[in-house]
Amino acid sequence: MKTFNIGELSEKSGVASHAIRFYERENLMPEPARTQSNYRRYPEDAIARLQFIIHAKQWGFTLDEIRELLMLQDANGDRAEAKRIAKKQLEKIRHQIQSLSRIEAVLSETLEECSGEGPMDGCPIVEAIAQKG
Amino acid sequence: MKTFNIGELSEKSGVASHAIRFYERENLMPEPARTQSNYRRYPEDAIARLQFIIHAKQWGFTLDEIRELLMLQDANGDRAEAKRIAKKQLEKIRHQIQSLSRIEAVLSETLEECSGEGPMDGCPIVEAIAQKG
DNA sequence: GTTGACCTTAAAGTTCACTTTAAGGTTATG
DNA sequence: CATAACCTTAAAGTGAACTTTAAGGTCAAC
Repeated sequence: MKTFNIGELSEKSGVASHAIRFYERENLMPEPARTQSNYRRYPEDAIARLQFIIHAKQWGFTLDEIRELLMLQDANGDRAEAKRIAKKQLEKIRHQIQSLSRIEAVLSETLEECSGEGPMDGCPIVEAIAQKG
Repeated sequence: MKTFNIGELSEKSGVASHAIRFYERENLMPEPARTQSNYRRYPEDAIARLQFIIHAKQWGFTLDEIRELLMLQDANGDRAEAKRIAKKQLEKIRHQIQSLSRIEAVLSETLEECSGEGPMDGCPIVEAIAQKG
């Protein structure tokens, strides 16, 4: 079975060595085996675990939430828990989309109103921020 | 003309006194007049300026961007500049909506696939994070 | 005349997710 | 055998946008 130094793992996973050590301190990565000279030695599945972390981050999960998901996996815990976490995340994302969409609508409307010429005094953009909030 | 202490301004604007002093340090709020005892004394339009800041923040502008907008207003600068800043912000928001929508689609699909019952092993949510990224 | 609610400053703390620095020890290459 | 490229730790720094703390001075009410 192949094993890796932290630098090799970093290259294969796309996560900086320092970040890997950080994840270890934060209990997202398990403490790996050590060589005689105290170097960390990782098994192949450490790559998948780091990629899981990367992907979950891209999905907007915080490290706290990712840790929860990983701990569930490690303990082969209850699927209901994972669903609860993911559901909460989906709601968070939908909420964000809604408020961004509202802002998008008002902002694009305002931009159309503003000729982009003349002095700031009376500028529709500034007035929109001041009034419509 | 009415003037206010920082506490009164805080109440009227909904911005904490400490945050108001912070905005002063950060050049978002001008240095106000002082009483004999060195208390800050604000004119009425300080309320509107703070509300402008609050609203711009809700629209996703950073304090740096808000400072730029306020400086343009103070200098009665060029409307084209304000439009440029707002345009950049609109693009940022549209970009955010797009990537959140992509995540929303995959995450809601995944949630439908997951019964929410049984052990973590083989859970569609975990697999989706691990694979689809 | 003292209590309590205000105000002042500078500096340090918060959260998140790392990155950077300092001060070393180890291993691979020429 | 030197030197470069790895590895180790602990601690401090980053950035955004504040908040909290420390150590006071001031003002209104009873």
